[in-house]
Amino acid sequence: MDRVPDEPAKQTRRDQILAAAAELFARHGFHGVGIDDIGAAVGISGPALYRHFRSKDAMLGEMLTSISERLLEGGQSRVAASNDPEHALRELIRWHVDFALDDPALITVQIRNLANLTDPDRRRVRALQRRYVEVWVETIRKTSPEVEEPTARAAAHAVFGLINSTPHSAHLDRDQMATLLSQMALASLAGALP
Amino acid sequence: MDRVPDEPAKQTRRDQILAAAAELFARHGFHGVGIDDIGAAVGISGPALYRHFRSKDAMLGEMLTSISERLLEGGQSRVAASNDPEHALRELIRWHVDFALDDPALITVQIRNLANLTDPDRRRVRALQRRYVEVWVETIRKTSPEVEEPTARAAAHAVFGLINSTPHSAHLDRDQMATLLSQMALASLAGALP
DNA sequence: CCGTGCGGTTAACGGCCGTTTACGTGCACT
DNA sequence: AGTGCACGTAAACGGCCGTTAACCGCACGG
Repeated sequence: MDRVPDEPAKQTRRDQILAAAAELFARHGFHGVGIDDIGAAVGISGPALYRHFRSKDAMLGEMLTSISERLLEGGQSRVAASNDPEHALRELIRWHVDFALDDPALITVQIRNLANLTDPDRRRVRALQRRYVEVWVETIRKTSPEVEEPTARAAAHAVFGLINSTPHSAHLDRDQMATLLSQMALASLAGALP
Repeated sequence: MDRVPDEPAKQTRRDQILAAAAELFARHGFHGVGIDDIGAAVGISGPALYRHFRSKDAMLGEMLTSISERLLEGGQSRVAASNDPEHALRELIRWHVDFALDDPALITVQIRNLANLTDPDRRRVRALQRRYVEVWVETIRKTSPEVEEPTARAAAHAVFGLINSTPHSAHLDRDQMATLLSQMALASLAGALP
């Protein structure tokens, strides 16, 4: 069978494990999932995971830092590609909505399992999250310059909460959900900030 | 010292334990808190808790059912006391905002630790939550009758997410936060639903 | 006084679960 | 062909932690 040489199967196994673990962590919580459960989810069993990860904590750490990095980088690039702040804000909203709808498990894990991280991992993740929030805060303040920074920050967190609610509902199909959440997010900012 | 006879100290101990446990569960997660930690938080140590609760699971169960009951009952009574749907919706928002601001730990625990409940407890809590959501859905659909029920339900979940974001920010003082969240919640509904 | 029971203590048990160890197997590369 | 590494397995270890046991003091109604 034809193989693509520049995309080794090596990466695939790690990612497969991370994806399965994310799903399980989201559903049962970090401590509610055993190493054997994760192994079983990818067809290998138990301690075989230690060929790919140093520890269970390392799996969570890698998972959360990669989410945070993807969120931050995506947000930054959308803002950079926009001319006016209003457009940038719409793009940020769309970006976050798409992310939450496409990877609900990752969103859930990131929200619920920060406390289970190792101290250095938690510091790293929090730093990335802070920078992501700052991207939002700056954009919000450019669209409404008279709003104070703490208010903008609180508003940003509120919008995150709104968009991240997606894993708990999911009654609509993807596109309807995307436009609903985007509209609500935009309206909550436009309607509540002076 | 003068004691009030109709408010026995007996209830106080249980409630004191539940409050301390809620704080700890919110910060470290259910499994991240030991029975000894909870005891230490109220000045007694370890297994003494079993004089007041059947098990650690029972503590979480009682905590979550009582939150859900309070939320539901408060929501129902606000709606019942309102004449027009617009007023009812504003009251619902205010009620939920006040609850989230006054008991951030309880909100956090309810969101994060549903998975740690015993099966019968989880059924009970979910049933209460469903009824609470229905109160919101009905009110939303009375204010905008042309919106479909699944859309209203998704919008309600989104607003919960928005308001429940409070424990993660808290940069503003209570009153500013309350008006900000209320305005954002109202705007997200008014601005996004036809 | 005196038992009774409530609320507390410390010590021990027992299971779950992350991690380590020792061991196999097959593909890749001289 | 043979060497070695990548990847798996099964079994044993070890600690943490919820729960139980055994024991104790003190308030309080007869």
